[in-house]
Amino acid sequence: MKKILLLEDDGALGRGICLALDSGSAAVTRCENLLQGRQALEAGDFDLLILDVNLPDGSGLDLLRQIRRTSAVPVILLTANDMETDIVVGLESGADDYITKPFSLAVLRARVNAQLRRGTLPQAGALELAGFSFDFDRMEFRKHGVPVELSKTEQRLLRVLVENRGTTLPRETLLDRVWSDGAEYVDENALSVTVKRLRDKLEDTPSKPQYLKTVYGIGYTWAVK
Amino acid sequence: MKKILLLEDDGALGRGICLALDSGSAAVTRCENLLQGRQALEAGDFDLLILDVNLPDGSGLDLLRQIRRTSAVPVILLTANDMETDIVVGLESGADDYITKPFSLAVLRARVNAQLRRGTLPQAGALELAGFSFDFDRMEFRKHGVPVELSKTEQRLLRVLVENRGTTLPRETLLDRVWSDGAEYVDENALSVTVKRLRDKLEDTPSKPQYLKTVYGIGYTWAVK
DNA sequence: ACAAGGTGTGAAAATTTCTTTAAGAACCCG
DNA sequence: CGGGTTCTTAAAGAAATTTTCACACCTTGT
Repeated sequence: MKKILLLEDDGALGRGICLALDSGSAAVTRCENLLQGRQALEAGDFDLLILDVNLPDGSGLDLLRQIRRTSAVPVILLTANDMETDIVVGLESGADDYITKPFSLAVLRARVNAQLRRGTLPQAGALELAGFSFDFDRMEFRKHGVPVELSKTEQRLLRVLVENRGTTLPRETLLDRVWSDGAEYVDENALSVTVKRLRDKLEDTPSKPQYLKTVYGIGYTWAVK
Repeated sequence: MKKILLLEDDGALGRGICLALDSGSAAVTRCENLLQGRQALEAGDFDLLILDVNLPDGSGLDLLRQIRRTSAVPVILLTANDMETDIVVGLESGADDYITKPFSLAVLRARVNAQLRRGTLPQAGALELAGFSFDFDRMEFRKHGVPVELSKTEQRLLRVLVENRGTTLPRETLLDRVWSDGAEYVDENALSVTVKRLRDKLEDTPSKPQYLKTVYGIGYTWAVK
């Protein structure tokens, strides 16, 4: 479920966009000015921003530049200006796409999907990492060519870790992503235990892990070699 | 140096695009049909594809779908069709952007840059300072390229110091910001000790700090070099 | 119904980090 | 130069977090 933030002051257009995008796979949050937008950004973690350039309390470009200082979240600009220089300035301010009004909702939806798809594709096929071979489609995992049996939970955890290898994933994030199914409370220790089981199966010396490392006070990371 | 592959059969347009994009930061390889394109793709590793939909020996869309089975390389479609359905089909086939002819070369360049930027941005959160690289999002810290492990408190202190580098922060301010969680009293010396630990990890000669300097009677500062 | 493996729970042990203490060094100012 | 203040440093104890283990529950297939 992707989270989209829409900043659009025009009521009818805003509602139309919400309707066009809100679906089973995406949830749209709508704000009508920069102030609301900033608050929403601080509160939630969005997968995509759709930003009208002309807002009642300022320019969306300012917000864009501010965001780009700290985040790489995809941003689509929305505006009545189809002046060439406006487009260039918008894109160079850090936008990923630029749509000029009027536009068809079908095109908007397609461009939104294109941005959301970004970066999710490369997980096709087997993943070869120093000494390991992970194939999440076939559920086949090897360590130095030797097959290793992993349970479902272990696979989900390994997948999240490996797909984000090199970055530290907070315990909370891992609990969210790996135990996403039920809204039930899950003991935090379930994570620790699953980590241990993975280490026992994958690490040479489970008590001195080389790959699945713990980041004290934060979470875990899969170290890139 | 980014590598761009251009598939465009129109001679004049192709040359124009090459001129517009070929620069110090990007190298353009040009092909005039699908066959050449496939060969170029197998031979080289490209950072971006610009694909004309109408090519003499077939549709660029077919090539796009084929590429998308194994690769997430950014693709910009180029075409004379500005029919809404064409755009939607193109994007849903896996394109990241879609430009209809005629277009300005400045806009093309801006959209190309927007696509190339993606993937290089994620490390934009990193702060590069003389000899150091601090990435507070990924919690990755380097000294002359060598990773340094920092604890949570050390990270918080470093962040406050570095974000305000050049200015002297009173001890009281640092205690407030770094130990903001509990309203409890914290021994002032906790700060001194954390400073020492940071120095031990970051300074070349911890007893003679070059960066994390003491401002006697006031507090500490991160010296800009 | 039984066996086998997967999963979550709770509690103790181990580890890492933080705070406090205290002694000595460095600094500022008269 | 001397005295009071402020900072540095080491080490011990406290606190927080993670590891590890044993066991119970559940599902699945036999």
